[in-house]
Amino acid sequence: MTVHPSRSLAERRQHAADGLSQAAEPGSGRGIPDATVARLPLYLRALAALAERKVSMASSAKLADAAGVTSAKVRKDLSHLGSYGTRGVGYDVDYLIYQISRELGLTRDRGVVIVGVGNLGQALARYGGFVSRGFRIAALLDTDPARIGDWIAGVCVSPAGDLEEVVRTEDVAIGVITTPAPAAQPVCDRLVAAGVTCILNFAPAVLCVPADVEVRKVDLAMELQILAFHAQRKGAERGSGMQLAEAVR
Amino acid sequence: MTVHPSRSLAERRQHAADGLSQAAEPGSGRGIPDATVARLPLYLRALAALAERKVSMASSAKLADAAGVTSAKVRKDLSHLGSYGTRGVGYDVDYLIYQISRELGLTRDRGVVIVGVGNLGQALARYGGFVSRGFRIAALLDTDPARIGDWIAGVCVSPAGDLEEVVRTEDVAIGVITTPAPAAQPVCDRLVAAGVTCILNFAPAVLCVPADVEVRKVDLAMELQILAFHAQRKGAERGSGMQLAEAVR
DNA sequence: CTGACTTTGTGCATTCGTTCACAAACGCTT
DNA sequence: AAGCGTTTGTGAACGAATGCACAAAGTCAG
Repeated sequence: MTVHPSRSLAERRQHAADGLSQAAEPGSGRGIPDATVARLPLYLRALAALAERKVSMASSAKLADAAGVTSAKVRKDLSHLGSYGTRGVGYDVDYLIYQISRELGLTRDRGVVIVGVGNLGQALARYGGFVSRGFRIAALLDTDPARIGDWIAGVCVSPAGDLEEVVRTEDVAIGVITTPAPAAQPVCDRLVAAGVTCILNFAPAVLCVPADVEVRKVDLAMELQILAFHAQRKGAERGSGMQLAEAVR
Repeated sequence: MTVHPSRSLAERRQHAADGLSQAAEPGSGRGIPDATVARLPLYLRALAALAERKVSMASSAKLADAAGVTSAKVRKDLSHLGSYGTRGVGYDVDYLIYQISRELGLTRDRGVVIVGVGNLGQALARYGGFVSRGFRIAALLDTDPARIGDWIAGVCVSPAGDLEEVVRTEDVAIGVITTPAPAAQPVCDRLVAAGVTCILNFAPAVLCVPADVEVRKVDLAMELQILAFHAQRKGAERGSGMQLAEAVR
């Protein structure tokens, strides 16, 4: 038996079919492509919907349909996590939920700090999807004295000066920026200096961060503009020959 | 009535107007890659910031810095729109703003309907970034009688039953879905049936649409989960040398 | 046990996107 | 007009992601 004694994190469950797979290093999660990581939450949502309907097993085709992707993509994506499927049968829904949750780090609750309690910040704070998925709002921060002291979704709005202390005491790993654009970079700098390594930026500004900090951005105006491009493209085709004009009934 | 109820939406985002292989026509801009289109709003924002600082010309390097991308990417992206730069000099800021705006279809104002006036819907309605970029909120729709009649950002909340009429009379091309997940697909079907060809979906649900309808999705919980993955990855490396065993090096 | 059937996991080809490197084009100076 | 420095536009190399096809591995019936 070629069992590695000091193997990667946690315990390695005995994946029965070890066979000849040596390069994959299942479960260690080292080389998961970004595109796959971005889809894991999608699968998680689809699996949760299946579990709600008391479905205990799901093939890649069924999962693909529920997630809106192709079955080949599902299989390749899941294969990066390890061999958690059974050939001829499919994937165990509950077990796969657990494995993906573990890979995403959702098994342990994570503190999130939201900086900027404007329209969007308030909406995010009240959005149930955060808390229900293991994210705890550690703090709501703002510079406006009129807002400080307000209670939103059971959390009190604190002055922005508390940022460093909150990050330290609450072990915050994720910062959400919902400030106006000019305040975004200074806030970002303070978050990074305080030890935050992952930032979700809703402000319409380009953030400059060290290489070891992960930034994801959501720009609502940008999304609309992209759609406007497609709307124009479709609209232009309407003038010439179209095969499906208003045939949708 | 839905067109393909059980149709797997495998190849939904695939056609990028490949009908005509020719893409050399600068003005028409038929074959612009999706990745480039997604960055055009980013360039637009960067250019607007430069224009505000009275910068009249900008090289690809300067633009790249302002947009947070590489200069090669800027040049290749802009080359898809046509030759709007001057060698040895750079790009004229105002002219480029006009060209990109035109390509994105922002020169003519576009009606947007927001369905679902909850936390997020309200925040979007009040978000200034929409109106300031040529998007007009044609209607706010909701099913909750308690919300109907409210005035948000100068727009009155109408009953969801008005959807078809609003889309028709206001020539709405873009629909924004901010309903709870279960209501998303029915709302989507009604939008599509009414003639909306572009949909921005904030509901945590997979939408099934005909091939000629463009859907973009923004899932806030999903973004946080992706960040959680990176947070865990970084955290594991820092805390102890569990992962990254000696095998890799 | 055998054989028919189902489904995973994965090598391979293809398509899509990014990066590199450089000739062509432009302004400016002489 | 000619030479010099700068910057664009683009072919080509490279890399990542997707789709395809099929062997391996499982279930199930008899």
